[in-house]
Amino acid sequence: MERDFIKDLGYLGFTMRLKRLSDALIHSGRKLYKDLDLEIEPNMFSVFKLLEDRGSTSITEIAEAIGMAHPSVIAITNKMIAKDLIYADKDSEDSRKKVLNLTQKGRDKSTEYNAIWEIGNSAMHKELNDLNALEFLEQLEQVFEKKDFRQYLLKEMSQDMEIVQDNDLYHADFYALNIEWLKKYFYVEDYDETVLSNPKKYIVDEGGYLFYAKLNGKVVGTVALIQRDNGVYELSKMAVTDKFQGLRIGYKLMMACIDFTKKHKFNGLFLDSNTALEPAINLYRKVGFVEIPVPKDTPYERCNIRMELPLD
Amino acid sequence: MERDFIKDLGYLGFTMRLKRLSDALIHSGRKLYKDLDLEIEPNMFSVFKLLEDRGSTSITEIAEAIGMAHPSVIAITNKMIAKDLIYADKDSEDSRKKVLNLTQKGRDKSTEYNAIWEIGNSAMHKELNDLNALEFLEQLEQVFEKKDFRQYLLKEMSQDMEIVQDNDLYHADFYALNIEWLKKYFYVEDYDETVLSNPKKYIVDEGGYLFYAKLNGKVVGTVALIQRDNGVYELSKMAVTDKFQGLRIGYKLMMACIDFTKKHKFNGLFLDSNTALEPAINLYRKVGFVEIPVPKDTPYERCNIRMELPLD
DNA sequence: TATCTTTGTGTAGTTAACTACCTAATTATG
DNA sequence: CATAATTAGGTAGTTAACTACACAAAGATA
Repeated sequence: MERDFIKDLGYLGFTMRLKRLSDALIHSGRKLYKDLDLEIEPNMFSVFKLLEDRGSTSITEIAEAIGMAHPSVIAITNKMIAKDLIYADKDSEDSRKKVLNLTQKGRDKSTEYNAIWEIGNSAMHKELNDLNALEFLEQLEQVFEKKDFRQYLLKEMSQDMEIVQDNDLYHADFYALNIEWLKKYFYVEDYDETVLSNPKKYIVDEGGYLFYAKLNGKVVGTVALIQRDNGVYELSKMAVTDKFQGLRIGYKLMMACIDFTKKHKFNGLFLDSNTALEPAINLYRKVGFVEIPVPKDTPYERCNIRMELPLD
Repeated sequence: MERDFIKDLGYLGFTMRLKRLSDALIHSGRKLYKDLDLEIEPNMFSVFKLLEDRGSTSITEIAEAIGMAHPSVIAITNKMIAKDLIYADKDSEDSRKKVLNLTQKGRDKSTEYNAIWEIGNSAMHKELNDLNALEFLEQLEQVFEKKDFRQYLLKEMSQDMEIVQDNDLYHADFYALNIEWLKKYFYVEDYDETVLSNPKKYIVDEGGYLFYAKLNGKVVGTVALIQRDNGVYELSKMAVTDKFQGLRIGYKLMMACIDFTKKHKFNGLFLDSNTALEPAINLYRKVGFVEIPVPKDTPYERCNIRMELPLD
């Protein structure tokens, strides 16, 4: 038997090994059930135990209790209904709801199954108790689930996020991110389409600047400084992909613009926004913007608040 | 958030929780790759690392090294070939073999991917090192893989295995198990079909006895004592399902027959077998049977050895 | 009270592992 | 040296989870 390569990968192989182990366990469980001609599959176990314990339970309640997506529960319970182990009733109060219960056959089988499960339980106990396996698993779950490991990784990665000012590259990303943002919060006005399709003409050539947030080489946010009056700039076209929340991409873009404004000694910096976008407004306030009166002549319908950055 | 039902199940829920955790990790990994537009999927990771490390490797070598079934590896590597991350060459010495290697693009991507993986590695390290997670996983793997948990469970269950003598029930199992056994080791002779189809006429009514091994209510082995001369019995029709190896089912059936023979003070007990069935012959010797000459008139072609149990 | 939002269930499509079986090439054996 | 057994790669079918979306009922809100 060859050396196990995955083990040599250390923590990088951890996930794979966990999957391999759990797959193997589920597999051997299924094989055992099949060999013993028990008409049950490993994934039915939780549902069985839950209904034994609680009686009438709906599909989403089951999904919630056993920590699965509800379509998975539907698949499992449909099989169990087909095998006459459980039956479904309409809920008397909520006609959308199905409540599931063990049938008589299900309760009878329960005795048989519990005998096997009890043997499994005591075997696991005997082998795993010295390892404090349950306690360990609990801690693992906390590390990965509660802390949201994906988010955690992203935050680590975001330390390498860079804000770049570039007027020539990434125009396609500029368009895509802004349209995505507009579609999500408002709708695309004609003037948006015009400007976003041709940032060179409408922003750069008018003395403006384009900024991008880049994560791992990928553009994940944009903002533009657009010259309005001589030396007075509007901070606009702020758009951040919604795939990466919590990385403070917006904040970093703002700060880059403010630094740029100060460094180039612009005469003023303001922005137009909408009071419905509370998190954004809060961010603007946080970095120093203060509310000023809205003029009548803004080109966008969606703006109902104007803020400006007091410059020393 | 409701109390987690699976956790209340203790060791019974261990497998489910392990699966849930590993599924969640793989899922969030895939999502992260997708969000970052990396054209890689979680299961490609091991293959990537292996080829980076070793260069030219064949499909079965990969499967062996990362602990997966070879069709899974084929699926993964086909996707990687389609993405031009690896390429396949015929082995120069063995024309059945394909050797896989990273392409130039694959090597280039490797840099990019390793940056992410390194962040993952250090994040995992930071979170898991205090838990001694790798060490723990190693121990878990040993408990479940090396010890073959299914086998372990079966052995626990086999303590409840019972050998029953019954001439009326289970004739269908008697037929099925013996035919299964014959098809596996020899072929079904006409006389087998005759006897097995009607054990009442050919065994019971001739003064014989049928024995069954029952595990968890299911018949998993048979044997018969068939009266030949007056009070002299042949031990025959020994058949054990090949689903449950290592439970000493054959041994227990043998011992039940021997006890029965002694209790009823039979005049003799012998059996016919074939020297090719070494494990069986060894078992017969172990419980006390000794070889005697083979007569010319046995009804079965497959027998080339006769053994008898010396009775006090 | 009319409309919007949330909730409960269901379907379709994706991903990923497995076993069982197949063919062809290589190696072992009588 | 012919034939049998093993090995390498591949296909088909099974199981099981997920997300995304659809639709209807119930609840919230203007």
